[in-house]
Amino acid sequence: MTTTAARRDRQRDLLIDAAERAIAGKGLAGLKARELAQEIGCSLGAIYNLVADMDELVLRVGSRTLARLDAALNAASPPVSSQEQATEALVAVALAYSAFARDNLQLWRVLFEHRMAEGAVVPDWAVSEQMTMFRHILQPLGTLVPDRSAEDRNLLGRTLFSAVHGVVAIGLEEKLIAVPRPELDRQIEGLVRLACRGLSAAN
Amino acid sequence: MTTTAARRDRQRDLLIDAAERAIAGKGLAGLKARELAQEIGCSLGAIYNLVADMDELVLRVGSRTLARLDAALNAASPPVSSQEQATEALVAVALAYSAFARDNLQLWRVLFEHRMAEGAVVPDWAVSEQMTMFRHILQPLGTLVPDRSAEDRNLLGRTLFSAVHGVVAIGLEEKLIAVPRPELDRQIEGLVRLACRGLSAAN
DNA sequence: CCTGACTGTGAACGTCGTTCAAAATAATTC
DNA sequence: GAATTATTTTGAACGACGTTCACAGTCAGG
Repeated sequence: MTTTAARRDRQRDLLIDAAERAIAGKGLAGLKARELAQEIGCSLGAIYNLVADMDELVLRVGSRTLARLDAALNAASPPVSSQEQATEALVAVALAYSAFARDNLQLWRVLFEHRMAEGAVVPDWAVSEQMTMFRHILQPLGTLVPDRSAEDRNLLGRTLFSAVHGVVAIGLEEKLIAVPRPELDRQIEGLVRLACRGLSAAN
Repeated sequence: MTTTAARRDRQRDLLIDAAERAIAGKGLAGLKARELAQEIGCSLGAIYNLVADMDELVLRVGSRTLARLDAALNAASPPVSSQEQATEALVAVALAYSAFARDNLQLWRVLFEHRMAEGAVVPDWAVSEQMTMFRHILQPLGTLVPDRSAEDRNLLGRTLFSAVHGVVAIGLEEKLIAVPRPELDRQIEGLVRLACRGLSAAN
């Protein structure tokens, strides 16, 4: 015997599945309420029993993407104990980030280019999820520059992430000339190594 | 006596003016064909005599934004002749980029987050305009690392730009906690100085 | 089997970009 | 300057979109 609540939860998952596929295949603009309804076999209006609006659906897909990204970065970053290992870990995380973005281009883009509807506010859970991403950077950074304050390291981690993110984002932007993957990876590795060398050389 | 062609050109400029104001004030999503028509005092359909579609209008606004950005970067980067001056120039350009992005937030965002309609291709003039931005980086880079190949310097310039762009983009993203301006500027300056130091120390 | 509270339905609403037949205007020709 | 042809302007109409809602259907508890 399945309660109606459980049924609804299961259909909500189906809905998010369908939305994920739609975005991955056709981008954020390819997400249509009517298509989703048809795909999961319910009426158009029933979607709004599973989800408040399309914004929530996009946020939920984003949540899944973040979880998978977190797993990918986790798999790429072993625990570190020396400065050399810290640098290698940061390089590995950066390259894993790049690989994930390339392999999940449309879903990854949604994380950054989606804007909430006029005046709507991003729910707390969505904001806090974003923070977990920095963990993979802050941990190696702790052994790379252990003498810096936690606040300094937070800012450093944020800057390092942003810099790598920028290289990936513009490298994968087809509006400019596309950069071949090995070239992109070399640039990322160079950037991270440069930063690590500069940071560990006490200054 | 005004020819009809000249009249049309003048109204096209009015249209782009109105579109620019709309985007600057309400973002890309606030750009409505009907509002523009009312603002420049013509019928809805007449817009399509001035512009093929909304995509072209957005591209034309982007073209203006790029021109103003180019001017802002120009004003910030004096000619350089020594390595120290090159570093200072790159820092100045990066900070000018950040300031421009902050002062023209919505217009600047459109440069990167706008996606053409399904299958439509970005016209050549729009692509080539993007390239001019790198000039302000490549020139100082030439005196900073004169021994590198032109191709190397192109890639370096692209990476440096992308890294700074990433820091600005994420720093100005209100989806995460906003970074106060002085903090952001310090991070950018630190990043650029770090890169310049690493680059000039022959490696 | 009845009743009251949910749940699914799809037509309808408002808004969007875009089109197009018709009306208005400009240009050309005699 | 009148007549004719070409061009431009117009705004209603179209199709697609997210969202809503009165109604119909379904299901739990008595």
